[in-house]
Amino acid sequence: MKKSKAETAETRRRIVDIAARAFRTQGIEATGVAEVMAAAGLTHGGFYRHFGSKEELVAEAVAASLEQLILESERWTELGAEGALQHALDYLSPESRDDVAQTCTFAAAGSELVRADEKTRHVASEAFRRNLELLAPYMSTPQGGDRTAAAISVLTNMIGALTMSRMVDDPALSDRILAVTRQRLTRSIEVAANKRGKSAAPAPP
Amino acid sequence: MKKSKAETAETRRRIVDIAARAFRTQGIEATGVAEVMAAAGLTHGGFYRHFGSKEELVAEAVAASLEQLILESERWTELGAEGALQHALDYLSPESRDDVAQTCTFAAAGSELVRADEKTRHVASEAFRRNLELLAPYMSTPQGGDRTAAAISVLTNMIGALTMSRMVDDPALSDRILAVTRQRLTRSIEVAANKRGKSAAPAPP
DNA sequence: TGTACATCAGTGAACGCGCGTTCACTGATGTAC
DNA sequence: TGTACATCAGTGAACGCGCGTTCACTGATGTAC
Repeated sequence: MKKSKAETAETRRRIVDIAARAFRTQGIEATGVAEVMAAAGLTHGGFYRHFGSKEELVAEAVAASLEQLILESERWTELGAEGALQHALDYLSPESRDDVAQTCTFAAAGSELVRADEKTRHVASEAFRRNLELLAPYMSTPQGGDRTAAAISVLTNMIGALTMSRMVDDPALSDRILAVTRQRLTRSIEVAANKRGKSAAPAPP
Repeated sequence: MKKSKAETAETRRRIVDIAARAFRTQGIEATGVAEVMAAAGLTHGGFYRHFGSKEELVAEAVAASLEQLILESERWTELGAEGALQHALDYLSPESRDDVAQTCTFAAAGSELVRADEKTRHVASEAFRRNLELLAPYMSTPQGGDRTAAAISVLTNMIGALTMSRMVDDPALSDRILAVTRQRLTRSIEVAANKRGKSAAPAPP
């Protein structure tokens, strides 16, 4: 039952996508190879025609997950500061909190990524750095202020807040965590256009 | 080989302590009952004389972990704003980052706690709330500002920053994440004494 | 205070189960002529 | 363009292993008299 090259590539992509979702929803450790393959409509034996090990799938799924996050960020930041702000506000919406499957792997699997293998951690690091670069130009800082530092502060806050809003069992406290963080974002992202010359902000379309 | 009540209680305490450390270091899923018992110098069979299930141990270990965190916070905040700030700065030190066994369960097991059972999540929620209460009085806010909101922002930022500083594989970026967050803390915690009447700050000893 | 007995903390073997991984096999695909 | 054959994606059974949990047993502790 050999499959065509196109089919093989498509199957591999499907496995990675399903794994990425499952890792965010159930955690990396808690998701089995057989489970992912079954969800892709395959038996588990075929897994090793596509990947050398589960760790290899983890690295690839985390990479795909985070690449998608970056693509989204890019799409929004092309719209300028308003886009960047809107994207960040969406990230911290109750809908985003409740839709673990769809959202940020840093928040959904943060403490597991800390213990992930070298390659996965490298992929995560570079994705984080890329997100910093995308966000930095829109940060509101005093003259001469360090926009990258401000972006680090905002991004780590977003990730921590989303994680805690999901952990907490009191819906009111959970909503409050998100609302407070959205408020801080609104103060941190410079929407009033071009008060200072921006170093690296792409022009709006 | 029945043991005295004192010995039994001491053994139980030892199991919980060892489990709490292991959960932070290796993760909750990745830590086995047999492993914890062996580390306590016991065989795994005896586990069920102390706990009904692994989940019960998880709830208790997370509770103990977070209770210790609160006790430490209380000890520091008794020293006033300077103490609160120092405690927070320690939390974000490179030493704290590198000593996963010793430190905050929110950061070490955050994404696993999101998926933990009802009881564990409740314990985590209450511990988070208690930490907010301890920190809020020392927050620097504009007149009439919401100190609890400020505390939410600072705490979620600390947890997110510690997690990301551990995930990232570039030591320079990791250090920078911590440094930036320490800087933000220094701005957020009101050390200059009693500029405004504080609502709930305990008097320094 | 001393004796007899029930309790129960801890042992160590065993349970079923699902994990990641391997492997002989199948048969459509891609390639060489 | 048609034929012959090597490739390899996917199947399904099997592997060893460690997981959480159970259980019959042991013997010191705590209790009742």
